Amino acid sequence: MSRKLPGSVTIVDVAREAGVSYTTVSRVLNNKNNVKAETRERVLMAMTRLGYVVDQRARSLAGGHSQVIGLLVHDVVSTYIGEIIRGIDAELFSSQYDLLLYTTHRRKTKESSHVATLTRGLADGLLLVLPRTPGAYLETLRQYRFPHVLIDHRGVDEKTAAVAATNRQGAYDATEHLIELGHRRIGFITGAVDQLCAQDRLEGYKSALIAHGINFDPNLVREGDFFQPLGYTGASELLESPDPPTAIFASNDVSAFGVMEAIREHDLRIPSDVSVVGFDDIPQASHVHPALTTVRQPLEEMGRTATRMLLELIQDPLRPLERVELPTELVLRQSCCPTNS
Amino acid sequence: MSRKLPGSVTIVDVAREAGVSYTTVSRVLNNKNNVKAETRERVLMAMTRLGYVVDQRARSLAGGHSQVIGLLVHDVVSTYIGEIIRGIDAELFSSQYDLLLYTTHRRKTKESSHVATLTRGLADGLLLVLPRTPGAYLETLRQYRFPHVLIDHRGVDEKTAAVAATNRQGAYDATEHLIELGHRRIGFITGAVDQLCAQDRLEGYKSALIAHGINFDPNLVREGDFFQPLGYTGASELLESPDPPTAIFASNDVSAFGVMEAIREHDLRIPSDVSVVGFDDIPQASHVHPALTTVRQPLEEMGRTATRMLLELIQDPLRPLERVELPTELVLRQSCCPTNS
DNA sequence: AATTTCCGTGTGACCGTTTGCATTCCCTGG
DNA sequence: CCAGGGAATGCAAACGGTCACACGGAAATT
Repeated sequence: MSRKLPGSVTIVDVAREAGVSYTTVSRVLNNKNNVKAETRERVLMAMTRLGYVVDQRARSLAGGHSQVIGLLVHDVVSTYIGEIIRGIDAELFSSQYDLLLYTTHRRKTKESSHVATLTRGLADGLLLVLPRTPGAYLETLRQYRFPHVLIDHRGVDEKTAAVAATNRQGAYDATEHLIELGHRRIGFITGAVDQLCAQDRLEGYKSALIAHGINFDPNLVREGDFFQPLGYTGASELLESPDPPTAIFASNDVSAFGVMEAIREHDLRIPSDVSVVGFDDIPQASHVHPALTTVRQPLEEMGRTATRMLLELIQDPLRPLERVELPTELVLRQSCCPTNS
Repeated sequence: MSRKLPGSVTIVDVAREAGVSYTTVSRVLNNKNNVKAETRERVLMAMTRLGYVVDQRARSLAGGHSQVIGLLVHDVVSTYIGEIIRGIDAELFSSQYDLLLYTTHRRKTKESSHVATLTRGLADGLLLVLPRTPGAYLETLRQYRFPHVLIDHRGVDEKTAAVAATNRQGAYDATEHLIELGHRRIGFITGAVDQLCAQDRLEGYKSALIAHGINFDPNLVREGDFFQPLGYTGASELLESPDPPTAIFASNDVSAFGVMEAIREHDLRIPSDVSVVGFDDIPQASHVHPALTTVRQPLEEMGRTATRMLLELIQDPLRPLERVELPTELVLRQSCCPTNS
């Protein structure tokens, strides 16, 4: 039982040690049925004795599946992605899959080349968190029926599995809440307009206004990009306008933080002077002061659901493609109050 | 040029298309020298025509290196890890390496089994963000000289490459700052005590006190775990004690948020009644109100540096092992002020 | 008792590359 | 004119597994 060099204990070595053929070792490895209990035991012993560890590459090359799923995101930095990854990870924990993380850094070329590599054996399935319009590679994925699930994207049509949140309804609920508190002039900071979820939220805002007989005033809308600075400048502009809003609804929490900053800088108080609502409910939303009323997006659950769907799809690539919308939830905190007018 | 089934265009197909042997295709693929320019061109053409993509598994199996580095972390959830990953990712972006993400969920068994799989061909190197005392697998990694770098861990001895921050000095600076503001009774919320960095921070706190002739009072120290709830309860206890502190130094930002909560709940004001200092400088530290004075830890830079070191180590596993300490920096914001006594 | 069935195991081909070595061809110099 | 040398290319053996198939022998069927 001389221990060999690092990582070079192969099934052949195990086979020799156990006095069987290497096929039998492979059988034991894969829990195949046709192995006598006693033999299996002997092989298992030999494996531990030699410190054998399976080589995933070889197994993948020969067996066809890699036990890896790929995750394609723009960027790791945002808490938003972090929460999703957390869900994915939680779901993957029990399964035998590993996670290969790819960031595109917002470059289309990177996206497709990564997709190409991944589909070429490196991964058995793909999770995509790319909120903008996906590139041509999506068509490729479909054609080859390579298992993949879109996260936080309504998908382009019926032919793609996708998990999203009820963005429109969430924005509707938040806006309605403000209206019920007596607000009539409600400012809105958009998200990055090339993202579908941003458009959905704007629509939810609009339709809530209309449903309550309030005219939609484009002057109350400022374009944002889901980041804090544009939330700040957008809110500043709104507050300095001739007829400023009494509440501002930002398309995500981070830009809502910018809004809060702007309000404070204008020597106004939250919520007594201006109410604020965000979207996402990232952890720090409950940490800021006053705690932010926001639309909770079940990010972790989205990650979990997408992963479950993907694993099922890997098992049976021909199963029908689902398109799930997880419900958002309005979380009431301290950043809103009735109008004092 | 009939397109074959998904992912089954191999170098053999390319070779046939280009009218050369598959060895030549491999040579082109690996930019070997001995290929006539014209032939290379022909092969390249054939590759694009057929939509060839290299199979990383096969390449790895035959060639010996996988172009993947593994990252082992406890958990993805914290911003802390996110920042580190961001640095890793940034550094990896230009190189040809992919990132395999493993979470241990704080289970030792998971750690070592993951390490085993990874070292078994799946990855060429390993990045470890496991602040507690590492397990036996570390010894294995060393023995086999498998390239690896510890992040945010001083390493056990001279035999391991590691990147950390000047935790002790950072805590010293923060404490000194409070002392210079006139504070004499400074509360301290520890981190998870089984983590070296937590111990270092406590030491920095202690030695700053001593250096300034202030007695270390164990009653002013409360055990935390780097999470918000224990920061909250720890601070509550301190505030309710007979001789409460005028400042509280928390071992990380997240628990500092808990401290801030507690202070507010006791109807005290930050910083006029109690000053607060955190550690890490995660993004939200500047978002909370009042913005948190904290010790900035260069997390992203730590990720970058570790990655650079790892890549060098992969190139030359015999190079001397470095142990880098990146400087922390005290970031002054609004959560501290001079004592009014 | 002969034939079939099935269980447990071994044999060999293959997965898609890399790589050492052999081969071919052309060019150069003696 | 021929040996020698290098450049360009091909062949075949790995890499470490999986899997279809073959095979021997014991149990079950006829």
